[in-house]
Amino acid sequence: MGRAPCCDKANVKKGPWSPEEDAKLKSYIEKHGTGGNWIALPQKIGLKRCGKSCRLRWLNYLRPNIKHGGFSEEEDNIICSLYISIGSRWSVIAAQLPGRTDNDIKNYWNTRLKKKLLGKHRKELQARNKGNSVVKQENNNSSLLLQENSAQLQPCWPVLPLSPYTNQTPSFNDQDSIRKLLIKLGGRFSGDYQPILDGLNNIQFSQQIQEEQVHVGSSGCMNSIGNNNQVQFGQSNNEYCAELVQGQGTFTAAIGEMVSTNNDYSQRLLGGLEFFYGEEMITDKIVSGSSSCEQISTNWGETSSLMYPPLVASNYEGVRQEMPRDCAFQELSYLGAPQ
DNA sequence: AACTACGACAACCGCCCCAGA
DNA sequence: ATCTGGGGCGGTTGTCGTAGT
Repeated sequence: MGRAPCCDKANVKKGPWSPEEDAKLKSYIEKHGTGGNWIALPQKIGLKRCGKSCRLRWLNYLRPNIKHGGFSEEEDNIICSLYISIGSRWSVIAAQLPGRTDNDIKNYWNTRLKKKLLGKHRKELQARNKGNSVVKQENNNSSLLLQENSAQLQPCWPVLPLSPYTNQTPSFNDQDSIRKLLIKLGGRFSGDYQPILDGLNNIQFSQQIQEEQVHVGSSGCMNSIGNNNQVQFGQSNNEYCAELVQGQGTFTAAIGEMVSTNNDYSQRLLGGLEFFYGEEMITDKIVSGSSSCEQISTNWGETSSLMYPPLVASNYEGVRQEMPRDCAFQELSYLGAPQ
């Protein structure tokens, strides 16, 4: 039994808003506010619209001080670094960019930024492919070899383009918004969020900025996902998956279960990776029913000499949404909070 | 000129969270 | 403690304009 719809779908207008509707909504809200009830609002104004639709229209289009289009290079960088850090939490990202809406940023990412970075990343991937062919061969031959080699392998993160003209740190300086951000991300922590804040800033704005590129995650603030179940990103994927299968600890066990038993979870864990790995590869894995960790590991292994699975961004998001709240502290450790 | 493909953006859908009853 | 319903969010779809053939 599903829940009752928020409005009478049959008597509600859909599709693009007319200028008249915009004017009605705008003038009413400017005079009276929303009244704290979006559902009742359209009836008051005499609009045949769903309350949620009114809310969306107001927030994304009619609200004052909304900027549309014309994203700057700096905004690009902020969006990219936050996406890598926290995944597709558009509202959180939007909160860091005054005048931008989550919908706007989401569209911008999906239509432009993703492709822009993908193109850049693929070029670099090809370049690395040549340089790492020897190691790759070893990985294919033996998982043992892979484990031995993995200690020497440096994790290779997607290289984000950084604006060469600026050394300016993006605005993680608003203490209140940071606090809110962190509460949203993890829930449980005291006022001592400075280490996390440092971690967030360090993700991108380490000394590597001088090199005009950043290997996100290599700053060390996100190199673990659990207390005694640390998974260093320097580990090989086989090690990583082996640990998941062993399930030593609730957090890794939960992830292991997600990966090994549920295609939907697998999909979410892998979701977003197509951006880094190439859509074909990810799609193949999922469609071919390779729900076992082992098989995913094998496929990852094919590229593991080039990249380790970035268990950040959308991966993290997928896990976060499914794990119990008791794991919140582990989330924070994931973000670099003190153990 | 007509058609197609693609990109950009607006809007919808469905789920989850959470405050209040 | 449980239920209900509104708000918020992210993913997806729809629509329109434009470039290419």
